[in-house]
Parts: sequence; structure tokens; C-alpha cells
Amino acid sequence: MQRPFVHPAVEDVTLESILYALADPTRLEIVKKLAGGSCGMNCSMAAPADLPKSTQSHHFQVLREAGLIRSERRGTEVVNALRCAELEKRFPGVIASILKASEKTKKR
Amino acid sequence: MQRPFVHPAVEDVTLESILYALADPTRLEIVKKLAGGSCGMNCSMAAPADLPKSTQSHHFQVLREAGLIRSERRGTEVVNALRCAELEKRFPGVIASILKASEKTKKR
DNA sequence: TCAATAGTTCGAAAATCTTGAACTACGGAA
DNA sequence: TTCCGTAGTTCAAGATTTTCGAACTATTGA
Repeated sequence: MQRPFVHPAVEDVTLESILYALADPTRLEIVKKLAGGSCGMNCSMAAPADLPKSTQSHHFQVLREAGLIRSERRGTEVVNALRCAELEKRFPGVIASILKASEKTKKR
Repeated sequence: MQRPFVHPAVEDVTLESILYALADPTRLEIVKKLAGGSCGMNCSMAAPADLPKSTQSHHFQVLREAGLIRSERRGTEVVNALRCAELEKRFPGVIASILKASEKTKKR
């Protein structure tokens, strides 16, 4: 827990890592939830309720390393936030259109 | 080879299957190549040159079942084409923005 | 009819993912 | 301050996916 989080610079974020991160249903779920709330969210808040913590942790790591989220330790918890603005600048429309599409799709 | 190809109806295509299919570097490469040419392309044409045929075949199957491409047998070969228009209607901007982003990224 | 081309199928080795168990860090209570 | 609970991480191994060689099928052209 002491190791600081590593976030890639926006210019180092690759499209592929983004797609890879979003291709997992659980991670897409997390991203959707983060996109919903305006401010950051801790891990257990953003992840599906029944997901084992070790799996949670793994998914957040993938999202972080892909450059999709920014994580910050706040006491005992970790606050995660989507890097929307930066990513929109780097890959215009990609995240936005995916999030929009995912909203339309979810009511099923 | 006799089995006919199965293509999902547009309305059955899921965002997740699309993202999953595109998240693989090889498959993204294939999709980019298909998006480049205006008409269909056979498998070996669209796939990276050195990719084993069995792997090729697998990737095309994934793309097909995800709903990204439509494949048709033409004599001994299979002609593949992106289902752009349909997908644009179902998931506006998703494929387009990804393709655009991938162009920007590729020059490296 | 035969050979060549284009792709598919199968099975097994290699690579990834998932998760329980044990652990670390921090904050609050006593 | 020490102890407990909460939040998250790490590790290792079992489960799942991917990859790809080898053998196969279909179709075309000679």
C-alpha cells in the first residue's frame, strides 16, 4: 500500500490500452459508475458489490495503467476519477461515444 | 468450410463484444485495413502478413461474431467487409472515433 | 483428375485472468 | 499508544483464453 500509484502521461496513453481496459465488462462497469458521479469514488464504491477485493484491485490497476483513471490515496481508501478531459483531448470522442453507447445498451 | 457464416443482427450486437474484438492489436489492425479499402478484402489480404492462418481464421471469426465484419465466400476465398453503416447507426461515433484515433496513433 | 490456393478445425502448449489467503496502512476508539 | 476495523495490495495457483502447427475441406484452374 505504500507504493505510490503510477499514472502514464496523457501522451503515453495508447488507444489499444484504452480499448483493452474497456473491453472487460467489469471494468466498463466501473468506468460507467465513475463517469456517473461527478467527483472521485473509492474502489469498493465503484466496483460491482460482489467482486472479490483482489479482483477489484487488479481491475483498478489495469484502468490506472491504461490511463483511464487517476487514483489517489485518501487515508485508508483510494479515490479514483476518470481522466475524461485529458483523454478527450488525446482521443476525441472515443470515451464519450463509448459511454453514451453503453448507456443506451444497459437498459435490457 | 461448408458451414455458412453466422452474422449477428445489428440489434444483437453488443458494445462489449465490439470493444472486446477491437481490443486485440491484431484485430484492430485488420479492422483498420478493412476500413482503408472501400470494398471487401479477403482474409490473408486484411491480416498481418506473417500471422499463421489458423490464428487469422480465429480472429476473423471473433470479428464476425462480434458483428464488426460481414464475411462472404467467393469461390475459394472469403471476402470481408466492415459493417460501418449499421454499426454507426447502432453505436454512433464509436467505430468512427476509434478509427480516427488509431490513425493518429499509428505514425510512431 | 490433379495440384494449388484459401481458409477451417483440432488439440495442446503458452499466456492471462480470477480469486482466496495472508499481508500492509491508516484512522478511530479506548 | 496500543488495538481493532476498514480499505486495499500481493502472491500463488487453479481456471480460462490465445496461439499456432498439423491435418483437413472446398473451390478453381490446368
